[in-house]
Amino acid sequence: MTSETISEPNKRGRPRSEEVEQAILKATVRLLDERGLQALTIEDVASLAKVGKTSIYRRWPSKGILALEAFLSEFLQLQPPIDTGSLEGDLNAALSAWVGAVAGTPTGRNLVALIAQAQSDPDLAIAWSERVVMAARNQHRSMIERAIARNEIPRDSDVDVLMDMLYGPAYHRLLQGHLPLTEGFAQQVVAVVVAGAKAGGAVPLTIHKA
Amino acid sequence: MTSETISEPNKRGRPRSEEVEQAILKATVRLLDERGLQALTIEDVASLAKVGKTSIYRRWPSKGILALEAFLSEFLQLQPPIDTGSLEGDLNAALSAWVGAVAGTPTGRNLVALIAQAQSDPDLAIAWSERVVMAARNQHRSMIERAIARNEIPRDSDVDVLMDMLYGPAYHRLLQGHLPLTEGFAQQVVAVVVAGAKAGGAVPLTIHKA
Amino acid sequence: MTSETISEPNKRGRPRSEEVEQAILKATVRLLDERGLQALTIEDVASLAKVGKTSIYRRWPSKGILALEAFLSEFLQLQPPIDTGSLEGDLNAALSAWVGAVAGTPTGRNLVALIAQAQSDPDLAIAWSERVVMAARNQHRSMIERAIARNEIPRDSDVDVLMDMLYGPAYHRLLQGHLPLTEGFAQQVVAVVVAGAKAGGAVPLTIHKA
Amino acid sequence: MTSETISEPNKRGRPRSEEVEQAILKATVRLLDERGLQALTIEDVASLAKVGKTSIYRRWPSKGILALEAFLSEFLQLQPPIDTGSLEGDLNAALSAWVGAVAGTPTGRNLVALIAQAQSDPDLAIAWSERVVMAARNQHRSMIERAIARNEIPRDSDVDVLMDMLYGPAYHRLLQGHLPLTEGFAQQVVAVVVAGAKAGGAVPLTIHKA
DNA sequence: CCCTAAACGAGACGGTACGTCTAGTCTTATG
DNA sequence: CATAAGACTAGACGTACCGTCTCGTTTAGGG
Repeated sequence: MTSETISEPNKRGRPRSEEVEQAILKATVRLLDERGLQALTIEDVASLAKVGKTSIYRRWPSKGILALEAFLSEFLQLQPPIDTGSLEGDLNAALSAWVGAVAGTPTGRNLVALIAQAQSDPDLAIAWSERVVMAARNQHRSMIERAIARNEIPRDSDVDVLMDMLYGPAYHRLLQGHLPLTEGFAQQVVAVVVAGAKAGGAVPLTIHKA
Repeated sequence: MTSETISEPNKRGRPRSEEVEQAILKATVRLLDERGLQALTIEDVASLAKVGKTSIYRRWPSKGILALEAFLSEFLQLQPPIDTGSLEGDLNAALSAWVGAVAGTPTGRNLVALIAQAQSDPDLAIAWSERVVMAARNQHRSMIERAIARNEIPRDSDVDVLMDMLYGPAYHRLLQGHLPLTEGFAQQVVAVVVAGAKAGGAVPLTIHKA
Repeated sequence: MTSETISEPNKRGRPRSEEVEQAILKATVRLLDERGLQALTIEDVASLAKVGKTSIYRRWPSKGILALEAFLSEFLQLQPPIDTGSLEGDLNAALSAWVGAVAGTPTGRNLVALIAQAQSDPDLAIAWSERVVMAARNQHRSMIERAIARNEIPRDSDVDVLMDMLYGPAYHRLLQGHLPLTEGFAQQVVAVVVAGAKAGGAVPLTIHKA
Repeated sequence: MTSETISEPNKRGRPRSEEVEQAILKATVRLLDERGLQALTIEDVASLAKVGKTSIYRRWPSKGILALEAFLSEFLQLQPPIDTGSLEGDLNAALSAWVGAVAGTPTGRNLVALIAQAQSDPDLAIAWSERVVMAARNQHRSMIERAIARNEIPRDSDVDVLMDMLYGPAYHRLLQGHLPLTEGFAQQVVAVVVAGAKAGGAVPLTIHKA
């Protein structure tokens, strides 16, 4: 996400200050980790960053989008590219990394808060989908496609379903908090999914039932 | 949930009016379905229900808890008890009923909004956990335990993991909205989980690995 | 009284709008005259002036202080400077002008209400004292001092006592309402005071008794 | 003032409790002296007196009337009947007693608050006028009439004006608080009034000017 | 000795206004 | 033109009391 979220930059006039931008993001990250998204106010960010509110609104249309960018600056570097050579190995590595990044951390709290916020902020929902959900799915998709290429699972397995079955349960525990989100849980989920996929459970229904 | 959400009832003084209670819940349900939780205000509820704000605060400590109760009055009757005789049949029926109740409906929107709200409202989080999550899990648990009793799946399958694998993916699609939440999807999820469970994927790791 | 009743003005940022200030005062005067101080609410003022409540609180710390300023904008122009050449003439003119301004008028009602309000609002009490009581006394004091200079009354007359004896009875009738407050009454009061003063009644006790 | 301020007592049914009445008055006096009329709430009185709000409203129609009765239970015994034999002696004694009762005392604060409250409470205004103003005036009137009978002052002096000139200045200092209300001040006022009256200043204008 | 009716404590009720907070926009002077 | 500051309108928040209204309970006569 570049700075010019709202409108094209203009060549004329005073250029936007990179320092202002960084000060805002830094203040946002700090407030986000200290108090959470819900308690974050644009006024507090402006005041902590020693910046006018206008300078924030000029760059980000809403608190959610701003928080998303601040969140990503922390989150992305925690999700390394993975290729272990086996489906179960890849999935275990990916899901474990994710669990490690979010279970019991401010990052995890922010992730949850952003999903929550996106439910009532359509712009954030779109940005979230494009910049987080899609990015992650592309990574996971290639793991599964490699597994298909290796004939580990049936050629016509429904990749989307498999991906949702990997991350769905993990998000579920993160959001509902009813049971702890551990690496052990992640490995169990992977085990069930891999077993189910190898047994052909993810083959599309129309074909499967035929 | 009785009226005395905040403190226990007192024999003395004028009793709380059941009509007032119903009027508030009715108004809340209506506003929730029309405008959603985010746009719901206590003042609007009071005004629509022709009730003083105090009569609401006397009963419910926050907008979230009020909305939860209103939500449950709609939601609960959409989740029938189920016993089809087979694990796959039970799970398909339960998950399909859930999908039918929430996919593309105001009820679904409210459910999502409540999960979102619970992320920043500890009281609501507790109430949500007790009144929704636990209630659902008890129902699902008995299905899986019947399956174990019928020897459909291994005796030592991790019931909690299996439940999270059923509802996790469905919640995931509902919350992230990246792909449609359909009955077909529900059946695929069930197929993978049942296949994985029968293959022993849900057996606890310590034992499984041994 | 400048706009910056609460804190000193700041050079930076958007300056306070003079139009807003006038709109608030105008609305306050109108509501004060229509309904009285007791029935005046900040919310009504804001709504009539088409102004946010904050814009009122930013300028005036309480309803009483706001009402005082609105009152003064009406009242001050009704109290002309006076110099007739004789003590009785001056006092008659001054007291008659006061009686004319307050007897049976909204201004009088507001004056009474402000005195009432000041009894339970220390800030208003101070402002009232400084901006009304002291201002009036300074005017009256000079009349009496001129009379002393003309040798109309004894040099050592207690000016404070004489002033309280002029306005005290008038305020008394205005506040207690037991008898009408007329110009005739004002002239009688002046007659007694002038007669008493000339007879030496206002000379301080210690000297008087000696 | 009897208990039945609002409506006739009824022979049938449970009689009103004298203890309740006293408990309410006692609580009112205490709260009045501790916090003042402005901060007095019916709810606090009820709670302190361990009495239902209804039991208060059954007896007194408003906070002002209740406070008036509580006030009088303290005040009346501080205003003794007076007859010294001379006008100046009578007036000095009466005014000094009044000053002693109200200057710097809770009683004085309550008296001021009641006058203030009466400005926006017509019922209280009437009761105040009848039970305080008139009672005092009747006492003072007889002093002046005795002085006329003794030929101390002119037969046709305006008694009402003289009375307002005695108490007006004293009320003035009590209410405006601009200068201390002392016995010395009271004596100066009396001196001026007596001197003015003897000089014929209080004779009605129409006759006086003729 | 019951019966009836009012008083009683408690506290719920519909309202109103409070003073605070935050949102997102607008308006200055300055760079 | 961007910037920092801060004023602007708007409107919800949760609280405090108001004066009224139920409750179940108590306390007296009158029959």
